Amino acid sequence: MQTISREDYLKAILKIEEEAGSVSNQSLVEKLSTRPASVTNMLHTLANAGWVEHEAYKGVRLTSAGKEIALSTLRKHRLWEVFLVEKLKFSWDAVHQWAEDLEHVGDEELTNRLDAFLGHPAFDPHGDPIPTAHGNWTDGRNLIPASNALMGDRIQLKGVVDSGEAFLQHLDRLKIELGLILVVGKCLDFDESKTLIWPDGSEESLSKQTLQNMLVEQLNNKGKE
Amino acid sequence: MQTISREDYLKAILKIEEEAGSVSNQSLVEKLSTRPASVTNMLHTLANAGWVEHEAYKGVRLTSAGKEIALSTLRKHRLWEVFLVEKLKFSWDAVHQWAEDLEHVGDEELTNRLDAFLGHPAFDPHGDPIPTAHGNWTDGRNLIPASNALMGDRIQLKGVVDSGEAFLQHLDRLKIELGLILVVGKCLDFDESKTLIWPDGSEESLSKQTLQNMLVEQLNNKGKE
DNA sequence: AATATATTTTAGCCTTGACTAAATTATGGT
DNA sequence: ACCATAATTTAGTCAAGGCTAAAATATATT
Repeated sequence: MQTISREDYLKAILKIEEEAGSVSNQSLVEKLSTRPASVTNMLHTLANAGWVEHEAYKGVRLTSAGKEIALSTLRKHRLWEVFLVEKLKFSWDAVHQWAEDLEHVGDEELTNRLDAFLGHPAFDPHGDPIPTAHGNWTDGRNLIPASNALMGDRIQLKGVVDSGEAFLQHLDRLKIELGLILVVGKCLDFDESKTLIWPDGSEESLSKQTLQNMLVEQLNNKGKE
Repeated sequence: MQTISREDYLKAILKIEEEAGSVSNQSLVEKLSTRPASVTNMLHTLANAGWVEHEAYKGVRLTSAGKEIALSTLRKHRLWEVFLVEKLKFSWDAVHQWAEDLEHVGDEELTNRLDAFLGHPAFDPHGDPIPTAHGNWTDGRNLIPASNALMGDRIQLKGVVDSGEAFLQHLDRLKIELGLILVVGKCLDFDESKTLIWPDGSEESLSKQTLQNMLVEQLNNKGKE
């Protein structure tokens, strides 16, 4: 039985609130790969602790106490991911599981020392913003999916929507990493894939699916929508 | 209920085997601050897994598989302690509890990367030797308790017998840390305390208890027994 | 050798988080 | 409004690791 902690649930609820607005039991089942009854059980526990408000059959919402714990856990998770990549030289597709364990270690002081040691990073290895010690995590950037970029745009990869191992390894195989600057070439209408031009002038065609998962910054206005 | 893992039990058995030769149920109760029935329970679990040999009412011994796990856990624990002190700047009396949690995170690869990142340290912040990746931990040093040093000896603190918070903080208050070189002055017979001379020439008298817990290297032979 | 004391084990129960199966409540199509 | 389907909750279990109280075994003293 691989057990999912209260913090993991709070983190998942936070993410689903951001992504979808409302949090169904089902959405937690999917995000945490568990069973409906387990979710209901845990929601009772969390509601009991005052971390969520839960009305039967209606869904769940974080209280401010719950949100604080969720953000703090997310902060720890992302700081440890930075540690694993920057200091221990793991690749960005290998760090999630260990960070999942490390996030449960230590208190605020340890987290703050880790933060200082890492130089107060603002983003984790997948480009996700790291909440500050006081729960701020408004991401000042204005990223768009690469699928929205238009022909002629210069774009720089700043994040990914899907940070699962499979997708990250797909990017690795394409030699795509955070910071890479590309130019949008031809857009092939029928399947919405695009030709991208590498810094060395070579070209590659990426599928719509891949483009939707790449969060980029537009470096010029040529193709602004 | 703060739960003690199978690895914690194996580590404790290893340490007691070293210190006392044989491992009684009672010795585990004391080392792990738990209850006799919990120990018996866990010994069944460990024997079942093939990590110890346990005969009712007779005591327990690590198998080679058990010893391997114990050493690997000890290695992780001590490497994380080095990380916490060297990189996150915790004091040596504050790291034990977090290392206790961190040692359960990660696999051999993570441990080896951590080891490399830390520069393959041979000793932890308390002077205890760190087992190598292949389970070697024969401590080449020849340390003696400071209580055995004689008048005129130059001694250097290289380890502690008791690495509990209270004792370490006691040393902190005396401004005693690993590496400090002292000279043994007068030995006060009736309670076996000794006067020690600091590098700056000042003197301080330490109790027998404190001296027994300080593991030192003799830097000359003046007082060799 | 017999009894007193200390140690260890057994028996039975608790807690957390998980699971399956069955019952309940919502929702969508007609 | 009614029925089919989907989502959620309830009820009943399980596995780890912990606990207390009582029974069993060892050890020590006379």
